[in-house]
Amino acid sequence: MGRWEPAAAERLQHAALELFARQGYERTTAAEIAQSVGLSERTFFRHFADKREVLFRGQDEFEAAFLEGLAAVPADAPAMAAVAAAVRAGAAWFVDERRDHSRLRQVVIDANPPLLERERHKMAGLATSLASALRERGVTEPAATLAAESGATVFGIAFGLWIGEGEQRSLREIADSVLAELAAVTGTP
Amino acid sequence: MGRWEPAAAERLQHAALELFARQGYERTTAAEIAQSVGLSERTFFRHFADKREVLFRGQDEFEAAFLEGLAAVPADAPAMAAVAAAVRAGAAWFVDERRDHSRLRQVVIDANPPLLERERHKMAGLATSLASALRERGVTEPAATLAAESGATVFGIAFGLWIGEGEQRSLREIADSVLAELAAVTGTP
DNA sequence: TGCTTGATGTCGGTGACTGACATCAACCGT
DNA sequence: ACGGTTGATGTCAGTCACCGACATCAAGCA
Repeated sequence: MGRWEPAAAERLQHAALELFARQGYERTTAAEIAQSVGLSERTFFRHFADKREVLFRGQDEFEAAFLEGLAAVPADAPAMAAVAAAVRAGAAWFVDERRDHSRLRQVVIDANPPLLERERHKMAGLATSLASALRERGVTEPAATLAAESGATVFGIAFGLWIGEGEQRSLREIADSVLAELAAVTGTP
Repeated sequence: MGRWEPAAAERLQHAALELFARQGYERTTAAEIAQSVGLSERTFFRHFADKREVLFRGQDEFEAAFLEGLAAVPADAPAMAAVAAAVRAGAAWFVDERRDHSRLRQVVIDANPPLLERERHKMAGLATSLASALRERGVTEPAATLAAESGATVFGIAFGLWIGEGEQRSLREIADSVLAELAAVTGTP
């Protein structure tokens, strides 16, 4: 095929996760990751804006699932119902085959503050996208942001449970139960 | 008094905000900030763990206001009522005299992705603290995290409105109205 | 056959951050 | 008053994240 091994970004991502898990995030240099797959440090930074980003490749894909889930809801549905559909669509993206990989990834992220910070940033970005999509559907502020942020929170909690040891339910099922709890908790002013 | 000018961290913070506002975050080096107040770059990093942190000094104070607000609520109050009290206490910390400073600070933060990322991280930390305090009050998961994150979201929205041009209400008043809207938006599953 | 393209390598530089060690005024006990 | 201690600071040298500029070269296309 090509002149180079294909899927450079993907190879870098896998190598990075393994190195981070084995010897720690701080003690792994970008140059080391790159060389472990036969590339130069400079090429690493052509694929990823910074060192943390290497663990967040594919995020857009899953954010797209969220937004498609939202788009599939009738335009006159209440904001929170639309968000719930988006959350369910996002949850469906994480099929059970991804669970082990997600677990390892989360262990690494949780152990490294810079990676945690980036993850929260991504979640916040997802909420921002959701809010923007809601506004295009005619939802006004601050309802759009409230609903969107709540959706992101619900997803985050459900994801954490899904990753947990011994959890058998699918992410989709867990998300549904957390959504129900949200209404119970915040519903009474 | 002392051998050195006092309040080094505070002087650094003010100088940093001014330099960031005037010439941009990226084009301002830590050494430049330090020298502008007669200190060395090394000393800058003794006061702040990293360059971004210089704009977030005092965060703990305001987080403490949140937690004190929560502690003042009777232990048998519903989770969301306790969170509402915490949000109001946090909001009360931002008296009107802080508004102009907050505005300038926010302009700088909003213009620089690394600062935005740090700010979200701080908000997430606040939510985590709140959730932890709720758990100590006997609130179970996932209700504790849902309530805490909702509180942080409400505060963030209210703060944004308070900063907005022409806004006359106090942060406290705005927070109350956003809290009411939260119940309306998320209350129906 | 020769031109263009795109992913990569090489090189040099800037700036964030750190560890080790030195400094020296203020303070404290005697 | 004196000597030891303390704590905020300076200096220096080093590592590593990240970037701009330029070179390379196989694949594809005219």
